[in-house]
Amino acid sequence: MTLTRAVWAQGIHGHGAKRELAMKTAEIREAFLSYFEQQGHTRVGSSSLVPHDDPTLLFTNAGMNQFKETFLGLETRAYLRACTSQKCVRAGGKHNDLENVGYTARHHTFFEMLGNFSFGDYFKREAINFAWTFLTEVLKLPKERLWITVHTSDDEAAAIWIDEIGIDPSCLSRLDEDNFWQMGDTGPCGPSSEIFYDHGAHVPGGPPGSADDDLDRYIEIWNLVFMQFNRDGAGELHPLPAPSVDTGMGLERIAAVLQGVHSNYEIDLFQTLIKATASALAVADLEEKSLRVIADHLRSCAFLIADGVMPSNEGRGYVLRRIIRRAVRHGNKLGATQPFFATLVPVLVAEMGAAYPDLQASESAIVKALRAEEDQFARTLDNGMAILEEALSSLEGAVLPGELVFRLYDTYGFPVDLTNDIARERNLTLDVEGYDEAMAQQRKRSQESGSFKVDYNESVTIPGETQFTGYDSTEGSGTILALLAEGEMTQSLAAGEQGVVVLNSTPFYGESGGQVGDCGLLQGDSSRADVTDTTKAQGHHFHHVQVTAGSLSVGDVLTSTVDNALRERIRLNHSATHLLHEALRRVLGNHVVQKGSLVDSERLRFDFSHGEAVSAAQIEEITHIVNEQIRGNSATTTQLMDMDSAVAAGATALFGEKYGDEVRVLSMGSQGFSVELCGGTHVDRTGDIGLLLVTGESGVAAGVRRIEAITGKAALEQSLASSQRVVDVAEVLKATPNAVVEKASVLRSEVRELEKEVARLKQKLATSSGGDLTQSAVEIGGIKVLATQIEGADVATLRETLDQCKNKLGTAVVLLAAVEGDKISLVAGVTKDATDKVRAGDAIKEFAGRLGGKGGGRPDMAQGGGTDVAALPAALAAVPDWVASQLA
RNA sequence: GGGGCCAUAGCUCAGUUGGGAGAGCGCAACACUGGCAGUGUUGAGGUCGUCGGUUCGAUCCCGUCUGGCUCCA
Repeated sequence: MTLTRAVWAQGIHGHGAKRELAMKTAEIREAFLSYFEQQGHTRVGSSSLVPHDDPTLLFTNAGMNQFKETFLGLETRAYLRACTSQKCVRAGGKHNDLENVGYTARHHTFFEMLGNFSFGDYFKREAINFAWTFLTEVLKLPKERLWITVHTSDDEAAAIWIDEIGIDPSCLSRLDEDNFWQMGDTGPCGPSSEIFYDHGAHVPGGPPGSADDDLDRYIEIWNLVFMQFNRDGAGELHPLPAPSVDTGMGLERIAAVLQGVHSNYEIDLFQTLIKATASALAVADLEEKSLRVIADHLRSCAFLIADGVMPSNEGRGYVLRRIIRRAVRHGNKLGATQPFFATLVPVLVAEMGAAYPDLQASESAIVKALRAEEDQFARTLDNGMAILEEALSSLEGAVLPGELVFRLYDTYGFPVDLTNDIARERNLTLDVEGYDEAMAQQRKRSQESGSFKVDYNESVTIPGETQFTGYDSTEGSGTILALLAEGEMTQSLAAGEQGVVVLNSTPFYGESGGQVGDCGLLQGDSSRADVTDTTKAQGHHFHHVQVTAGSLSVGDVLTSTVDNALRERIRLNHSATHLLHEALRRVLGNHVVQKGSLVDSERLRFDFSHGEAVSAAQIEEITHIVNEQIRGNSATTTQLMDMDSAVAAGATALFGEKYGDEVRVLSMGSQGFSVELCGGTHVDRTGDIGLLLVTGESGVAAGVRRIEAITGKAALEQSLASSQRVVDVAEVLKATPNAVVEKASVLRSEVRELEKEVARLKQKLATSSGGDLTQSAVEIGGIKVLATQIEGADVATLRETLDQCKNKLGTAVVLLAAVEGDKISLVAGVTKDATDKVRAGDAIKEFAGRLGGKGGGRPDMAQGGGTDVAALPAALAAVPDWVASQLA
């Protein structure tokens, strides 16, 4: 290892000194972006790790993610050339190599992807020239170390490389599948060209396309994708009118090459993190794999939290939780006894905060969230450990059952590798097969119940865009562009059928930004369809309809009418959501970020990041702030502007909303109280909302709270109804409405006093009557037998009395009964010194049976009941004889 | 979206053929001790998460809801 490292460290020019002079990771990032800016590219910020509007993608995993719609032609940008340094996360989902991270040279959960993009502007020639110039002139990589691959069909690219760049044909491979890229089974695709770096003959491995090309000598550093075809549903390729370019170069890889190191973990950025971790955990060996795991995971966790993901038990939050816990486990392996992970955050922020201001701004939130999760995990481990110890104490044999291992993991979150460590310490092994079997069943269950929501993005392609006219009007007309039935394109929909109508223009709002879609009516000359919902996909509004008369055909012109009353109520709720959001931020703090929202005609629901329950006092304050804004009755303004201006104006972007170049900025409340990007429909003046009333506050997931509220007429009615309830309560309590609380609390303490008094009296009654009752006991074979009825006693009193009787009688058998309505309660007691002859349980079974009931208990005390009140005197009279029979 | 587990005193938790609500810590009062600290005694504190069902009887069995933990997708 040491030898190999020395060889690697000789670096690209063959002498180790260069490593010291090599560009830092941050300098490479900046060099890339400024080079492409000079080539006419717009420097675009990294998009969030949480992809908006793409449910198929767990996390942003490539530079092109934020441009997907642009490549598909569904949206246009203000520029034709762009360059980015995109933060990416790969964990969970399809390519889940979480377990490899830290143990290989180039696997990461988080990485940065440098990319330059052309949207129908330049193509292969320029893309290749840019890449070559940047690598050889800006980064000064030696040309002879670079190896090129081109698709078998792509003579054009091969010719550019060989004839124009001057690549030696022997350093160029023509590959098939490795050099073809596609977004999905259909859609844009094309050949790619990759640039490899040759670490030199002293490293094992062959050039791309050879048998041992997966070894470390040739490392892919840059992938240039030439999007020139559109693949249709039948698999046919059609040339795109405006071919595009998408490239990607892993920042950590190129840094490793430039710094002359073998593993990405040896670049300056990672070394800083690793050293900080080693120092925090007092670990001397910097080669320790666990340090790499922690350094890698620190990056993904911090950036995910900065983008609003919080540890939880599902979806993205769950992936984050797993990464955090894996990091903490590795810390524990290195001997950590205290929470350490969160303490590393400042080091990361110092290293990367300049390039990612969001990270810097979220520092305290990241520390808080990581610390909380570390504490939670520690509790989980303690708990699991206790259960494991318990199971081990009664274990027979030397194998831990798979079922137990699985249950520890599944139910209590106790990591299997930890179970394994503990088992090994005690010379035990795990039943891995049984564990795998249980896990396979769990997977099967989950998959079988997966949802089957139709994803129109996958099944059909509709060109163009629907024009939305609904901000100004709730009526309009439009031509049918397409009809869908059961997810398939169709030419017509007949009366009685359900389907989807796509128009070229519509006033119907499509579900987005948490606001539900509009309902209403579509009418043709002789046709009519009810719109039950409107959704958005591919830039189009999908009207989900039930045809009620005539039939609809592609090309028909329809009159569209939105259900105005419904729309009006939705507007109130949606506008109130914006005021609520800002009020929450002012009262609870700026860490409040929208995590989801649902706005319909009945109510509004707003989910946001916040660590603890919102107190009643805080809710009151929030309600005041919102209603103050409503009473202010200021005009709502919407402005279209580009994204940069919007951010400059202080606009907050809403989660789940897709923004094009031109965004709609909504200002509401006095003096720009709330400024947000939003495409929804809103009130003209805040006063239209009338009133906002919070109806509930609850938790959705760890770190996420939910507030539900109502507005307008509904809020007023609710408010009136609760006032009326107070009046009603006051009447029942015989108090004035203003004094109900006081009255209720007085009554409650009175009830308490009375209950205590009753308990005292019962006790007294039991003591005195116990004494009286003992008079009537008869003696059978040396045992005093007492069987009697007590008026008005309950079960607790019977028991008390029973104890008193036993105390006073010495050796005794006692049976006491009380009648309430048509129900008889029985208790039986036998003093300890007689339980070997007579058992209380037997007595109860016998006499409860005679009274049409059942009962049971211990030998010295038993309870039961019956219903045959008439038979009670005879039953009690028979007790002495029964005792005699037991003694016989 | 689909499973599993949990909810008992202010806190940490015990509590099985369904039959009388407990421990430790903390709290209060009193006593001992020169002070601090401590020790001892006594006491307060519980609709056993919610609502419903089964049962003579439910903290316990069944179901609903709420909250928390956890795994899978």
